[in-house]
Amino acid sequence: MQAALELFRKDGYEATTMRAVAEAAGVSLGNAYYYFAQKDELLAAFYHEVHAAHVAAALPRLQTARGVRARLQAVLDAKLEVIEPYHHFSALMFRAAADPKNPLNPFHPASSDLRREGEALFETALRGPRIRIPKDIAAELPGLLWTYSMGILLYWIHDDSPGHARTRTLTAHTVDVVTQCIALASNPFLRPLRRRVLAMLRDLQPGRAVGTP
Amino acid sequence: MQAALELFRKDGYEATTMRAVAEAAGVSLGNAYYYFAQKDELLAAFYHEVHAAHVAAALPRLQTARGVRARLQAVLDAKLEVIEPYHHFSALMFRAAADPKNPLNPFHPASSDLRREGEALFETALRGPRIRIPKDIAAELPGLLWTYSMGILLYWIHDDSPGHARTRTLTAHTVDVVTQCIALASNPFLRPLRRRVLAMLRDLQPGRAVGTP
DNA sequence: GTCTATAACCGGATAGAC
DNA sequence: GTCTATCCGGTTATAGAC
Repeated sequence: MQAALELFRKDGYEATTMRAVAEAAGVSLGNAYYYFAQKDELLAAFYHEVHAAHVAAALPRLQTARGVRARLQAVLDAKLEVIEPYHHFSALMFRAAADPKNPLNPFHPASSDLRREGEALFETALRGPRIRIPKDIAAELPGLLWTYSMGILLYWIHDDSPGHARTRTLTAHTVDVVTQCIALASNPFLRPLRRRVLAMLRDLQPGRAVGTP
Repeated sequence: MQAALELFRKDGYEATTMRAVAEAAGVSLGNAYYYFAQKDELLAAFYHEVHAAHVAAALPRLQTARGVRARLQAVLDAKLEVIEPYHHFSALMFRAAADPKNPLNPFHPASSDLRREGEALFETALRGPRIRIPKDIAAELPGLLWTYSMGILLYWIHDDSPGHARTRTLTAHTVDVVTQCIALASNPFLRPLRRRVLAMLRDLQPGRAVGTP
């Protein structure tokens, strides 16, 4: 796994062959497959490493950041900085991840722990002095924000502007929009809209049987 | 290409080998590669076929549907019905499509004509008797709705609920939400939010250089 | 039963002769 | 333009060592 991560970093995912990983690790090809049934499983280790780095980068910033806007920005900035060195091969990583049957897919049940940890980070971001989140959306918000961050990531993967400036533009703008939306959420004027959205989230709850009124 | 489309439909994308396509078409493997440098290029033909079927299914419904909500629903329903038979292999299709460097990616420049046609369909949907779209968002809306429809598609691909009921739930709910948002867009109360979103869309315009204030 | 290795298989892609 | 022969790399079958 160590050998694989190194090669991934150096040559990218597709360019790294299982044969090369096996050789670098000093085992035979067959033996490598004994421990990792698929190349993807080596990639999964990478996922976890990146997530750990993200948390490590985000928490100190959350110590000082005040207010929803700044704290969301902190979490997203941390993510983008952590993954920056891997842009050249994240695309390939994501190609695998786009397959619903692939456990690496962030929406796949096998990745649910990673997703939960991601949501937990947003929950932390939303918990701060002087921050008040309306009760009815508080439970849904971390999950929504995590999904939102996946959207940012998707944009980043496709972003070939210098220094990924477009993604930073997108992030700055959308963080602002999201913050305003949270602030507006409890406004009585928007009550019908909010109820609609909450009803939708309720109807689409993971465990819920479909078709129930 | 004819042979490939038939095999795709019958066996799915991954299960269809270039060798099988070549044989069905009565040419050698090498010859097949002479005409289609990559398997993906055969898939591109499928894309276009599906889009044509979508337009053909949507236009008659738009003849009778009145109001933003009904017309959006009509376009999305048509799409979901057209692609329904291909759910089992759309996943694999999407895996390829998720790679930014792959021309099949809907956000890739090579697919821009397909995207434009998709946006045109939403433009048609928004043009109807008694429908008034605020000027400032009218230009942006078709593009946003197309992106929204891609999101629905992404959900559908991951949706293994019976009959894809969850996707239909999601569609019904979000169409409602989108319709409400359009109606609210011109409300002076939401002016700051709307201006933010429009500024974002301006800053992220495809051709625009990044970093410009 | 746990682990390791060698020798295939399979299918996408390419080289080069004709 | 068309073919055959081959490469290449993910994956599997299988045989045996400890």
